[in-house]
Amino acid sequence: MEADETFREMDEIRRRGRRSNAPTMIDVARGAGVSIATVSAFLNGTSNVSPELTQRIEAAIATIGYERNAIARSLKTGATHTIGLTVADIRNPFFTDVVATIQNVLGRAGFAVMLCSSDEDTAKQDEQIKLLLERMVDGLIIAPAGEDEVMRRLVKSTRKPVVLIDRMIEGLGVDAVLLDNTEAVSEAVRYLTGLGHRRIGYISGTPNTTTGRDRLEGYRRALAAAGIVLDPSLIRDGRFREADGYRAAMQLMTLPERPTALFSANNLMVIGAMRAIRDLGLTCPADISVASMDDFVWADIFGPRLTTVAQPVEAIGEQAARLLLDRLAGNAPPEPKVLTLRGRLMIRNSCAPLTVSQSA
Amino acid sequence: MEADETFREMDEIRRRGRRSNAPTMIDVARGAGVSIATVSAFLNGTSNVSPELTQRIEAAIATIGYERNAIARSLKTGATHTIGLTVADIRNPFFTDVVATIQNVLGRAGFAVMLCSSDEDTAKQDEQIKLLLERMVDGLIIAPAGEDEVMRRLVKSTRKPVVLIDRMIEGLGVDAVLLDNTEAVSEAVRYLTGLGHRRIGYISGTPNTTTGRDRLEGYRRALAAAGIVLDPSLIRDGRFREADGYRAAMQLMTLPERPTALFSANNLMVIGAMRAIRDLGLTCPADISVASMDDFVWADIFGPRLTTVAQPVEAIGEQAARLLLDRLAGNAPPEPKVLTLRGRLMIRNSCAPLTVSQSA
DNA sequence: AAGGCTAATCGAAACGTTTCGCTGGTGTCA
DNA sequence: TGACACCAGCGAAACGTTTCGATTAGCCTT
Repeated sequence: MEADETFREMDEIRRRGRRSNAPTMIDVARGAGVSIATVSAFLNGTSNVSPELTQRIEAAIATIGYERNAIARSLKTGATHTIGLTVADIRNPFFTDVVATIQNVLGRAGFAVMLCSSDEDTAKQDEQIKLLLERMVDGLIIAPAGEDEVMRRLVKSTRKPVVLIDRMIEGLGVDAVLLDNTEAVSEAVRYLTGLGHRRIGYISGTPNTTTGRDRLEGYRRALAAAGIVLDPSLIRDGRFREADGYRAAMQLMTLPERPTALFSANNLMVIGAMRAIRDLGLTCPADISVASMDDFVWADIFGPRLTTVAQPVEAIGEQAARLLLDRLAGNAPPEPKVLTLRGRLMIRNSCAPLTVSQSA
Repeated sequence: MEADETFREMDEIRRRGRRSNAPTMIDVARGAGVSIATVSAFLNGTSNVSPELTQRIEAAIATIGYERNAIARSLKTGATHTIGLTVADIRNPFFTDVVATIQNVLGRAGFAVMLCSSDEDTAKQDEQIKLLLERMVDGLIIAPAGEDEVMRRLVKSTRKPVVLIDRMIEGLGVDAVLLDNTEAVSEAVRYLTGLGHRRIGYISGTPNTTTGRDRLEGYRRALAAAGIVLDPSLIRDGRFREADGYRAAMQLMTLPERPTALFSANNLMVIGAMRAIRDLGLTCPADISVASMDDFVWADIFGPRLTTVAQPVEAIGEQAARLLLDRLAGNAPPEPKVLTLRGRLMIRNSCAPLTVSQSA
């Protein structure tokens, strides 16, 4: 009976839980014989604390094993020192490279990063942005999966600084760091036309993104510059994903009059395309020339050594983080800043000049 | 004068800031003419709210544009619905694959993921674990960069559930999901000895990790099984990183009596190794056979098509997330659970039988 | 010697929620 | 017609910090 009652009582105490478990500043204050205001002042260096009390507080913290509760702190200060980051696809090495440098420069500035991957799904993306905002991140870096009304509303209504990377969304009035996609693709496709190719298949990215559209525009311009009329059947949507890239390449390569070259609007799709080419029993570049946006670390080592347009991944991450940090610090002009960087064509051996047998 | 004063006043109000900016539950309550307790009850479905009030609250929320402050909520409830995740290297596709599935299953269960990359640096890792704990994550998944006292203390003193992935740390008493590394490497190296190789260079991972040690043990066992005495000069530390893998391979391949095969203890290092082989003007597998831990999506498509041991990345992520979720739900037995999964040898064409010219 | 200044310390009111226990009104049963 | 249980709704006390203004005490001026 008695034991039973004791248990119930203990349970009651735990449930009501004055404290879940961890020691608080109050415990430290008590242990050091000072007020909690003084403990806080010491912890933050907000105001001078005498050597005497400093020592006592330090001792109390050590013996109790106190650790500051960042949640309570955030509630009070309104700052979480956390920034939210959503990328369209965390398995895409382009994004992980960018993420890694963002994390480094932000980390050095004392910010943690909360990372989400929307998997190229705008619904998921909306949910994640909402979630991050709800968690009171101090700022947001977004590599959009695409645009929709929900996200526009979300971004527009928040007062937190936002910076877009990789893909632009017009009319949001926020900072962005982008690539000159049109020129990047145009240069690569001009290289292809320069090799004599005239039927160039294009595996496009999501048309719901500026990268998708701008890159396609680069393709158009390069063809126009070479005086080639655009054949719509040579353009297939690969949705920036490996599996869809495979499908797109399959369709292109089984066309009655098949292309002699293929350009992929990103790295994931070109892997799918190469898989399709292999499955078809064809070889690159003998049967088909291939080039792509986005570089790989291994592109120079494994064959066929892919010709690609490398993006300045580190610069992108670095600039995005700096832009956000500037906004956070408040020392940035009100008008949005958009940075446009340039890609670099890496010519390797996956593209061959057009041969007579091919052009026949 | 008057304007001046008004400004000062506004400033004062803002500075003291009853509210930083966003509408709170108080505003909703006022707008709907109910108490904040009722708003909270409605929002959480904690208790019944009459249709009448429900409607008024919903209307108020919509017109005000209220969004719940998760920070305040967490402070009260002691739960953040966020789990911390640190991986040794975010650029390593093995980790991103695992992270992606962890994020998916955790996301489906209503948890956000706070992701950090320690870049194979234990000091950085300690800092990040501390940071995540400070931010009151509900649980922790760690792919350790290595072990040190700080992290042991941190993990042991927290009451939050922790699960280790990829690399084990003994004596922590936490859940873990691992690979049978010794067997995985042993199988691959046996394959090499089966092809007749006797001088097999080994590019090892950080000895500070169980993966590093267990994989090396697999190498030892396979040699022993083939009756080959281990030559220590054939083992070089590549620290699980591409650049160090390059260096290790360079050293091995410039040995007076150079190996006829190379095994790399992870994916990043094998890229470095292949780069070294290329820079040396050698070709794989004619001059040197190469095999590695960890598979690549593109391994089957680009040449030489690498022979690897594939890890069940999805299963690892899935199990880790489930383990954590079980602990969080409280329906897990007290003793730690450690799951050991098996790798799968993917034989491709980067390994050739030993030729007479090589063995000479 | 009195007044004023500075520096160190503290008390207490927030921050935006959740939740416990209480109230008052309604319906049910004896 | 009471007694009772029940339900919706509410007031107010937390959660663990930060921060503002007040209170000392010591010291320097004049």
